[in-house]
This record gives sequence, structure tokens and C-alpha cells, in this order.
Amino acid sequence: MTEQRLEREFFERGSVELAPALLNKILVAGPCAGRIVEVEAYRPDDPASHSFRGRTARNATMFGPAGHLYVYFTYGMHFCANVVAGTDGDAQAVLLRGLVPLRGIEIMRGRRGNKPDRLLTDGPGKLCQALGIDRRHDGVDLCTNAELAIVDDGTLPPATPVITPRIGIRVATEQPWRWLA
DNA sequence: GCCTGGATTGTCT
DNA sequence: GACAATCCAGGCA
Repeated sequence: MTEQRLEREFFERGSVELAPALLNKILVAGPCAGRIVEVEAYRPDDPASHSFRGRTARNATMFGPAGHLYVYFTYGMHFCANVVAGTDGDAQAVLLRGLVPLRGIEIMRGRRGNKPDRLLTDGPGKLCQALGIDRRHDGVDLCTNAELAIVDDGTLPPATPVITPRIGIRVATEQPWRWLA
């Protein structure tokens, strides 16, 4: 099975279009990897987005070029991973909410505890912990970084992905910008 | 098995 | 000083 790293051009489009295209792609983090099965889109005119109130030290990565990883810390104990979309300065991103573990499962179990595979990476905070992603990875380039990448193994995105309202936020929850494979 | 409430800290106003 | 793109334990059905 051939795995092809996604190139810059893949990410250079609106987050609402990029999000469903990322379904069934594979997130690689060193020895660990998982298939992307749940995503959410965030846009600059979106009150729920960190970029809505303008650029700050925390969300600077989101304003940068597409294909970079935006990692932030939230709720005092969790990290969340986003893929920057759009063009430079656009402040669009796709939040990675859920994965299915493929490789390095024993490593993930060591970090997350002895749980069934699916529970290792079925939430934004969990998948970051399982893959060992933290603030050090904020701003890394998924197109060139040695450890972190998004690859395509030939599996196509689902023809009819499940689309639902977003969850876990308090505003703009009516936007159907959440996709599940 | 489903639902409810508490935990905990960096960042912005 | 308040909030936040969450998780998990514990209680109840």
C-alpha cells in the first residue's frame, strides 16, 4: 500500500471544503498513525473560532500558511489539533476531532491507558494525547516535517459523509460544519 | 449503557 | 476575573 504525503496545494482551499476531503486520510505522528474519521471546519467569520477576535499570540499559527498544524491548549488540561486551511492570512482551519488507530497502538495505549482501540482517539483531546502532540508541535509544517504528516493511502473520502451540527461549543452550533466518515 | 457535573490552567478583556 | 473548539468519573436506569 502506497502512502502519498498531501502537498501544500491540497490544503489551500476553504476550510468548509477541505474538512470533508480530509476524511479517510491518515495522520502520521512519528511511529503512530490513525485514520481521520471526524473533523470540524472553522472560519474567520465564525464566532466560535479562535480567530474571530483577531490575531493573538495563541492563534498566530491559524493566520499562517496552509498545511501547518495549529495546536492549542484548552480547558486547563487538553490539547486540540487543527490543520490550517485557506491562504496565508486567511485564518481558516479544520479541527481534527476523531481518529481510528492504525499504527503504534501499543504506544498509544501506554500513554492513554489500557482501553479498546476506538476509545484511544475518539476525541480531540484524546487523539493529541495518544499521538503525543503538544505545544511543541504548534506551527509545524505538515508538508515538510519529519515526524508529522497527513498521507493518503488511496482510500477515498466517503461519498456521503455524515454531516452534523458542531458540538462542544456555545455559539454558532447551528452551522452544519462537522463531518464523520 | 446513558447522562450529569466537576476538574483545571492558559489566555484574553 | 472570566471563559474556553473537553474529558472522565460516578450515579442512576
